[in-house]
Amino acid sequence: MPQAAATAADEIVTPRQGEVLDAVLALLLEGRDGLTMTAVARRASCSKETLYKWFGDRDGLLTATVRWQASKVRAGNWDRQRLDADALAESLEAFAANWLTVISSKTSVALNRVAVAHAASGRSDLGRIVLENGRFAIGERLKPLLEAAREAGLIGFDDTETAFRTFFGLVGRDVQVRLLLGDAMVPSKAEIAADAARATRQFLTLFGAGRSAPRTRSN
Amino acid sequence: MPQAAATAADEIVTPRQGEVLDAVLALLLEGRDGLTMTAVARRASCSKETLYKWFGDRDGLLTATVRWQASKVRAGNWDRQRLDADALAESLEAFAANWLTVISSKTSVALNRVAVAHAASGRSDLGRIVLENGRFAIGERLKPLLEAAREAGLIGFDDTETAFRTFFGLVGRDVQVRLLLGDAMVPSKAEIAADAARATRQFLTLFGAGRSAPRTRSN
DNA sequence: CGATTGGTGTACCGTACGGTACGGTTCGGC
DNA sequence: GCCGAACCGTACCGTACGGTACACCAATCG
Repeated sequence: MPQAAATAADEIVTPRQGEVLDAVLALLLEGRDGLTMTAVARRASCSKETLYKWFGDRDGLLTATVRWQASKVRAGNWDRQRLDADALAESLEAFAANWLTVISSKTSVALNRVAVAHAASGRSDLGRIVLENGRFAIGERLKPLLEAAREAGLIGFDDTETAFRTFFGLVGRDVQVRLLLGDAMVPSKAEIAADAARATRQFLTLFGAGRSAPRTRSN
Repeated sequence: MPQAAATAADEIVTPRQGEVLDAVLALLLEGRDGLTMTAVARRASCSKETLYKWFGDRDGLLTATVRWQASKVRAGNWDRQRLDADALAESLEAFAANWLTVISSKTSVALNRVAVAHAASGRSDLGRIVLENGRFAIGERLKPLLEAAREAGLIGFDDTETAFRTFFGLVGRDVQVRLLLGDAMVPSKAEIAADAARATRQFLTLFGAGRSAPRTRSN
């Protein structure tokens, strides 16, 4: 057994380990790729030996960090009761705004960059883990809403996944790629709200049943 | 003058230099981050000293490679004459299909990954260059079409940029991020064609003037 | 033919970083 | 008060890689 450390899914993170992972996050969004094991150890006031004991190796530490961050941002479920057109639009907007806020956060950008770099070098599942806790997680959380709305006759579509992906595209557009590539286009709270509203309007225009939302023009 | 090599925008690439840059590309989409200066030199059958003489340093080589690749894929301008609804849809579909083909190519993915990793470590403009030759370049090439279509009364919008970004979102959706993160979801030619058609339909539904395209359902 | 230029191949240097070893300290249990 | 476990700090090792120096070769030009 080389290292059966914190790479499994069932591990529990002790408070002290949480501190270490927070140090990784801090170091990470400090940018400048100063993310060396030595730097982490110093920042977290722990020894490298402990790092290796707890997390196995550098990849293990990164993986644990991604999971740690993911465990902190579970958010954005919807109400469940009384789903009318207004409640649907509201929920969609909330989802969109939440998603935009997450992907434009420095933490998300930094973590995604690490995962992308990791995916480039082939080994390990960091990319998959980020995907599962990001893109796919929000998909799974949004789909019930979409399907409930379809049950309620508010929107129409054949394939939930396809509908979701359209919504995803309308919300995110070019934001994530631009941020990953270093474009400093972090949207303000107001812009996020406006974009969430626009994306929702457009989505309802495309998929709305019955009285279609007023044809949206431009933004 | 430390190195006035191939980092400027006005440099011309000699055939031999092109061979070297092709070697970089080959090595790049071979993945496994084997992209070391020594590997490039060996692959291109040239000396490291020549590499440094021509491209300054590793970043210069990468930058030149990105530009080199960009210079090879300029594509997808539109017809210009007789713009009716059908021609517009056709042009939009062509743009979309071309764009999807590009971003799902192994080369694009590899190059974008390098640029993202680069953007993470702060220094240098690799990310900006990729952005300019990708996302922004296609924007500038599509906008004239959108505006001509507006002149012709075929579609309506206030802000060209916003309209383009919506189209961009409808076309790309989650594809690029998923590919960057290692998701093996490379679309087939048929899927690309279908997605381009869908995105175009949806875009025209949202922005089309006059006889709106038939309300699209699902894909 | 000799000299200059521009390139190849290889050996080399410095350093940064992942990973390990180890001495010293704190702390809980007996 | 002693023992062992856990952990900190630091020194250390090996290696990979960016960058440089140098010996050698081929071609071009006078």
